[in-house]
Amino acid sequence: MQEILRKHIEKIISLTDEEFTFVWSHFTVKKYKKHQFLIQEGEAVKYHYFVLSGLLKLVYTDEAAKEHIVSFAMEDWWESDFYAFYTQTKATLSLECLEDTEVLCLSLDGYKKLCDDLPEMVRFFLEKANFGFIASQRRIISWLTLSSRERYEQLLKQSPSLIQRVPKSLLAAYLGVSRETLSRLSS
Amino acid sequence: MQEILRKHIEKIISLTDEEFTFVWSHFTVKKYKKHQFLIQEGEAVKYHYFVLSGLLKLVYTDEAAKEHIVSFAMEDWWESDFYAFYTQTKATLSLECLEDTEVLCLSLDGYKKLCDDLPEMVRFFLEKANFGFIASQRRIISWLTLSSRERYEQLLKQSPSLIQRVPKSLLAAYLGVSRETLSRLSS
DNA sequence: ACAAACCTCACGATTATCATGTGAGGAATG
DNA sequence: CATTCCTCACATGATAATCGTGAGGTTTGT
Repeated sequence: MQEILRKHIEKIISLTDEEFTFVWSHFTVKKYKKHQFLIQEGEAVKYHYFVLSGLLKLVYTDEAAKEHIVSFAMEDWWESDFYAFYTQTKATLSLECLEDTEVLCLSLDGYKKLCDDLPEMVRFFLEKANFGFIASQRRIISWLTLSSRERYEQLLKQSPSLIQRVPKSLLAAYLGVSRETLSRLSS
Repeated sequence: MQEILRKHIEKIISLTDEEFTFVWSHFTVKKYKKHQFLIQEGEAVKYHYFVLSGLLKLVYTDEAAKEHIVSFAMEDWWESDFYAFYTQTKATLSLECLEDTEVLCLSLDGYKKLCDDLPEMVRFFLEKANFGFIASQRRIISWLTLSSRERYEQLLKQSPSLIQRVPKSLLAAYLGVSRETLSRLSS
């Protein structure tokens, strides 16, 4: 389990054993069952999560109580309600398990301490933040430039393994179409 | 919805309109979906819950990851991880929805304020606490004096409506027997 | 030592829930 | 006016959950 995190980090930066022990000490491991929530709307967001195994959905529920999927998080993915986490305000999103899931939890204090005491970790988190930022922009661009069918096809290409694990109704909520429309687009 | 709380409280104490408005201002309403958790083991317990509609189970999970049902909470029921709530420590129990559920949430500060500013509410909460305490003792007595079959029969008499809404495997976990044994006791 | 009570594992049947595809009417948009 | 998509409804199939039962084993009380 430590190995997973170390491999993940060392894709980007190098760490000595001592440095990694320090990094590891800021994380706690937690297991959740399918349907359980890591984050609930209206609650404080204490952690930034790294997925060891399992699958999560980050959900925005609108005033009509309709669920929209902001993102999915599978293994090797970082997820949280980032706005609420960094500003220490209440969550506007919820993070729910689609499968039994095991995560590493990093608190804001832990995060800051890692950045203060290990400058290499700043580079690591920067890379992750940039990755997320770029992914968001590309998603916006695809929303602006592609039809629903094209966006679905793009998703199929980019995340074939995700498609296997997620009900089509959730994929539809992620793509911003109804599940009936997605069914029709798939033909 | 206010009406439900008012009726519930006025079974025990009288409140003027002004007093009730004050009481009501300390509650917030929340809706949860089936499978969602109000309390998760290891988390802070911020609220004492009053069930407006729906059904909850209060669960203790042992070291072998086996679930035991401490209690169920249906309409007109108060529930929480009381120890964790009053001591503001981390939950050792979890509170999960068996149905879509709507609750009123009362924080510890709100609870204290109600008691400080409205002595009648002390009497109300005392009555509730006594009720819960007595129910726990009767349960202990039934554990000490009755066979499993007899405890099941007693539950059938006391909570016929609950029995309809809860899977037998959960009733078994509440009674402290296996679901196979409960099946056999039912014959 | 033995009977009773219960657990656990396994299996099979049934029921409930979930997922999915499709039809049809309607709204919004270009 | 055509196209795209939504919503509601229905039907079907797959999956998950529930439940009863058999059998072997353990624990407990007498």
